[in-house]
Amino acid sequence: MATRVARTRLRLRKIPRQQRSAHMVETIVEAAARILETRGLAGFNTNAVAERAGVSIGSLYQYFPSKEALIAALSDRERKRLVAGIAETYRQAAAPDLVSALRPLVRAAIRQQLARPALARALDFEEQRLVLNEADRRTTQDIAGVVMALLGRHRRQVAVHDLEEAALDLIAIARALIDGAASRGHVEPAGLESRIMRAVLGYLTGRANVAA
Amino acid sequence: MATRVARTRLRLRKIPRQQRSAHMVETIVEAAARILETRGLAGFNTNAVAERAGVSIGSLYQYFPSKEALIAALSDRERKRLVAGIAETYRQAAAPDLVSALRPLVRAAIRQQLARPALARALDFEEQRLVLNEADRRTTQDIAGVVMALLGRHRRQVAVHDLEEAALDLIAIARALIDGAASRGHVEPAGLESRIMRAVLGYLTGRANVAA
DNA sequence: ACCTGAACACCGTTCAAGT
DNA sequence: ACCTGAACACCGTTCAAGT
Repeated sequence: MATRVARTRLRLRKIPRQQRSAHMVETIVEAAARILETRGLAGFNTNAVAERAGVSIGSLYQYFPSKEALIAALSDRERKRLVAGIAETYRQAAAPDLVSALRPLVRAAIRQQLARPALARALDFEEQRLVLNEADRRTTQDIAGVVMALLGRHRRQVAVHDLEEAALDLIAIARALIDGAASRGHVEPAGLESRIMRAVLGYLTGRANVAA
Repeated sequence: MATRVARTRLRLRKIPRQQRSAHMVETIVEAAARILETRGLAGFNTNAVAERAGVSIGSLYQYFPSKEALIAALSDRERKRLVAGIAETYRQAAAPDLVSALRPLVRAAIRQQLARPALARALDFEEQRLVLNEADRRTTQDIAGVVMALLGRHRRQVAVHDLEEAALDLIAIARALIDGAASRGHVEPAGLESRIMRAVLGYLTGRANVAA
């Protein structure tokens, strides 16, 4: 039942050592981003990416062992930006209380996602299909780590026990609402931020009323 | 930027009139469900579905104009079950207050999604890729309609203005948390229900704290 | 009318030949 | 060493031939 994915199918075939080849990898990844944004997933094919990047299809496969590896690399790049933004935001925030600690993170996530919305949405779907590779999983864990640290710091204000589960759930909520807003074309960051904050705070502090 | 999808590419090519052909369509759709569940999206191809259903590939295409139409039909079937379950639950609920009105809906959604979890998750992704066809969109609107009715009835207890936006957001939250739990293999309905309820109630009743 | 499956087109991927 | 692109394999889809 588990979808098996050979690790190597998603990694770079070799690490580019020279500046020229590093640049080539970057060019291919950015070409992939452009194709994904302009033609969507249906129009995304390796030959188109190679052509857009101005390299032969063979050269593309010299670095990327599969189409999925190409998407994984693109996904890595975008997620690294997200993690960097969130970690940096967290470091800078004074964070006197839970609400003001969470809000900047929500904002950072919204900003990142809406910078290139079509790309972000397409990647969110694709990533789940790929049964994320190690690096992607690590990145999600990195973000979850920041959120867990934040929750730990404000532990007295939260009513949840499993901090990891909570962190993953909160990330899922934020992503779902951001993607939904983007897909409806209603992108009004302040309102979106408020809706995410309410759901997140409800999750963290609400009374469960578990009994039926 | 908008992905154009010809309506006809997602609909049945013709409505089966005889019992035999209706049965054939049903057999094909169930074969599609089985293939999707057992081999995943990567292993899902039309030839495999036709073979599993015991019909020729040509016969499959006599009813389904494309692979996407096949997924759309499967998606329709599952969503109709979901809508029926939710509408029925709503009709039966006494609903003295917001919390006890929402809880049965959350339960119905969890039950449906976890009945065939691999299928439900695969469909959630695919549906978004397809830029949902009319029927799918209508189905989502149907569920949103039920949720909006519920919110309208308890309007005094909710702090949101845009009931449609709220309904769509709440559905997105529930789906994200259910899919996440299923993908992690942590499926413990009572806990999941509580987490969804807290997020949903926070969204509906929480103070926004909109000012930065 | 409906069914069949060989055949076509497209795209992911490889590899022999070239530099 | 690295690049090229023709060629192969797989799969979505069609359509001429059969019943």
